[in-house]
Amino acid sequence: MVNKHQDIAIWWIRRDLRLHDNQALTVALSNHETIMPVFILDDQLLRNSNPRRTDFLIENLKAMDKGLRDKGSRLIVMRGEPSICLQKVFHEHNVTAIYAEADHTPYAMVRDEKTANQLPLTLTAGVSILSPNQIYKKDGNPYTVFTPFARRWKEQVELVEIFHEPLRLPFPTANLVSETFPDSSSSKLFPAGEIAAQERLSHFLNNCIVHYHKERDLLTQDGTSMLSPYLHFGILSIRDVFQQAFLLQQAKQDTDQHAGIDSWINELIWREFFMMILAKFPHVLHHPFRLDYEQIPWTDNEEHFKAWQEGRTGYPLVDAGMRQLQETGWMHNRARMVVASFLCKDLLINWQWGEKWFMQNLLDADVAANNGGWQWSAGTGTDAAPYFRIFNPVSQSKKFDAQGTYIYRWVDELANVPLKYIHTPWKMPLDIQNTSNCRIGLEYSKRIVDHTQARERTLQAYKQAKSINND
DNA sequence: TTTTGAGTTGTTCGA
DNA sequence: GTCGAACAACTCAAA
Repeated sequence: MVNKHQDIAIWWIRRDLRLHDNQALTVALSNHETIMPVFILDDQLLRNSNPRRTDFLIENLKAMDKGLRDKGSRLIVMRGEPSICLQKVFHEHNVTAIYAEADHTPYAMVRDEKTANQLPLTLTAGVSILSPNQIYKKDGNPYTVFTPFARRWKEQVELVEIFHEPLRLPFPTANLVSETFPDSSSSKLFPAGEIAAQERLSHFLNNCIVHYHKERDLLTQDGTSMLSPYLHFGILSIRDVFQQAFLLQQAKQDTDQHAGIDSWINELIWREFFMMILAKFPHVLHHPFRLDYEQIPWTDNEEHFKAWQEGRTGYPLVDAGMRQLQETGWMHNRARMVVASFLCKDLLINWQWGEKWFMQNLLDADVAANNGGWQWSAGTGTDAAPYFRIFNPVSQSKKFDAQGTYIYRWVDELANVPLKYIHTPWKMPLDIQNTSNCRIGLEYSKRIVDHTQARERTLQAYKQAKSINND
């Protein structure tokens, strides 16, 4: 038994809002008698958040406080600049160490380095399954292509011990003041707390994951895990989640069922890949990964952008996706690709506008994954889609929402439009427009661009950008 | 150093 | 309606 210090360690909670499999907490507990759980409402981060995501965060902090109280502890919430907040508690109490889960995003790196220069901060792993500093090519450089990265990742990954939540968590006797929780409202779609998150995970692993490869693209089904908000804030432990999926796969005799699990694990590796890309190539935050794509002549059309944001493009699937985002703070992955392709390739609007809108509206907004996804869609990123690969919003609609269920669900104006016209309402004869109470240009928007023409324009624009660079 | 094989998610056209 | 080829060329990763 290691001798523990009779002093206080701060467990600085950031993107690890959980007691289960929490490495920072576990390390703190193994070295110290008394733990002070601290969450800091960082104005710098909150400014870039949005009410819905902030609500989700607050609700989860409340759930966490409740969980802590069951263990004889509680959550200390502070507000302000993190290193200043930490200095304050550090010097007012007998604190000798601070533990936190490392975060490899550019903002977090600066924040933590600043803090570590002033205070004894120990960072643990946990934000990803493997560290972004763990996977390199044979020549020692980071990967920039997904497939070889994934191959290497799978070679290196191994099963590790999962840390159970502590039975009791000794809290300091000191007189500690916490901010009161700001008002917040809860999300129906994403109930707060570890228990709700674990229930969703179990449901997915028990019922959906083996079909994941076939159903994840269908807009009508709950074929996706819908875990992203929980994973972003670390309400679930990513390595626990991975290991459960991995063990499930080993247990399956029927190799038919492996395809779904494989496919989902691959998505987790994409998450790791984009975290690594952002950590190793931070210029992607403000520039294309490939700098030669800086020259694309974007249209900067504010009206088109507004129509896209509000789901008034006249393309039902695009509008359905954008309204799902507005109303719930979440969007189906297939819809994300369709609306992203539409913004970049049909409207020829800078992917960075879309990236920002997603950051401002998604509950799961994650700077690394969001940036990676947008650069992929725009064809400016690592492993970029060939520039001629332009999604057709109508064929995507027919293919992945054949019965129009998703569109009917999110676009009210189209409620009475016959299925025959649901993907292309502009083709409705006038009498049907009248009987379905959906006149194009009145109740429902006219198409703001013609896809065929827009496609040609984009092919030219990308070609031009390329030739400028080759001169 | 050179060579070789490969690269998330698509669309269109024509047989 | 279905199917296969063309769409372009380039860069990456590893041998």
